[in-house]
Amino acid sequence: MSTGVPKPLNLPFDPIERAAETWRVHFGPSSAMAAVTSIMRAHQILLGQLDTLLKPHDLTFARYEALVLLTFSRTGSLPLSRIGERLMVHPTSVTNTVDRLERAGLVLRRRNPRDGRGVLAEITVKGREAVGRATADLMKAGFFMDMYAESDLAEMFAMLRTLRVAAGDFDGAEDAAGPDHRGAGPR
Amino acid sequence: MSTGVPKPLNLPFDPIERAAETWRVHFGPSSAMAAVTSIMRAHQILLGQLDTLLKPHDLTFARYEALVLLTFSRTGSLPLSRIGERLMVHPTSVTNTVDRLERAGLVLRRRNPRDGRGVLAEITVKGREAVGRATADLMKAGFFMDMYAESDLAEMFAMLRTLRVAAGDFDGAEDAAGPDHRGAGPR
DNA sequence: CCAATTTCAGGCGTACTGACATTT
DNA sequence: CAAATGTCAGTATGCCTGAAATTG
Repeated sequence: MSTGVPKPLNLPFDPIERAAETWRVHFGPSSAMAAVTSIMRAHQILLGQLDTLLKPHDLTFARYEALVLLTFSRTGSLPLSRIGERLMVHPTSVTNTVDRLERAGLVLRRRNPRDGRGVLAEITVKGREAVGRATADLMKAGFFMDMYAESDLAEMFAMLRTLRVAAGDFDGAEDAAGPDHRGAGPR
Repeated sequence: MSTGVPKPLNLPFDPIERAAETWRVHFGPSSAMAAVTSIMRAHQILLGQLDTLLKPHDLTFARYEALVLLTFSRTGSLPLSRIGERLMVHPTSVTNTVDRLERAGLVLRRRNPRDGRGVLAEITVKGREAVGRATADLMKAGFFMDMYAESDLAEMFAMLRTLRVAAGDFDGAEDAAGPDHRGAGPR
C-alpha cells in the first residue's frame, strides 16, 4: 500500500475531467467513468494520508481498523472469522493482519474456548494504548475529510451505500442511511 | 490488486453503519469515519469488478487506463513521465505497468527522439484492439455504476473533486465541475 | 464423512526508497 | 556540474488460489 503522502501534483487542470472530456469525444457518455476514476483517486489519496499518519504508531489503516474492532468488542477479543466478516476482507488477509499486529505486541492469539476450530485475537494493553493515540491523531486530522460539511459526509455515505448494497454487501432493505436508528433489524 | 469478484457478503446489517454507531458511542462524531470507510469499500468493490471484467483481456484497470491514455494521444505514444503525471502514479509504477503492457505486446518502448533522456510508450495495433474490446465490455457493464442516475454520477464527481483539490491534485481555482468551459482567466 | 476455521506456500499487482546510468 | 528521466533492486502491504490440518 502507499506508504507516503501523495505529493501535491499541482497540475494546471483536472486530469480526470480532461480524461472524461476526451472520453466523451472518443467513446461517448463519460460520467460513470469519471465517477469511478474519482473514487479510485480519492481512495489513493486518503489511504496515503491515513497510512502516513498511522505510520508513527506502527499501524496501517487495515491494522488500525482491526484494532478498533477489537476495542469495540466486550471482551477485547474476537474470532478471526468474525473480524474478516466485519472488515470485509479475505480470511488469509485477516491471518496476515493479525500476524503483524501480534508481532507488534498489539494483539495476541488465543484458542477459542468455545470452538476448538477457531482462534481469538485479543487486544493487549499496548494495543489499546496504540488505538487511543492513533484515534486522537485521526480525529485531530478530521479523518482528512474536514473540508466537508456534516451534511456532505452524510450524503457521501448514503450515496456510496447504494453501491455497496448493489454489490451485495448486506441486506439493504432495512431503511435509509440515517445512522440514528437502533437495531430495527432481524435477528 | 484484487483479482476476484468481491463475493456478496449478504450480512443482515450494514457493517460500516454499525461501526459508525459504535464509534460514536466510544469516540464521538463518526460521519467522517463512515465516509472514509465507505470510499475504501467502494474502491475495493469496484476494483474487484473492473479487474474481473478486464482479466479476459489480459488487462488490469491500471493497465487499461494507461492504454486508454495512449489511445487518446495524437501519435499513439507518450513519454512515461507524462503517463505518470496524468494517471497520478509513481514513476516506478509506470515502468512496471509499461513492462507488463509491453510483454503482452500491447505497447512498445521507443527512445524519445526529442529528448534522449526519455522513453516513449507507443500503443500497438494489438493494443488498440484490446482497448476497443475492453471498452465495449466496460460500457456494456455501465462501469458498474448503472445503479446511479446521471445526476448522481455528476454529484459524486463534484463531491470527490473537493477532496482532490484539497489534496493538491490540481489548481481547482477555475470553476466547478462543468467541463464545458475554456480557460476563464485564472487570477 | 462433510463443514467450518485457520494457516501456509506461492503468486500477482501496486507503490515507495535509494542507487545508478544517460542525457540535457 | 545540476536536473530530469528511467530502470533496478529491495521492501512492504494486501489480496487471491489451493492445499492441508484441526475440530465440530
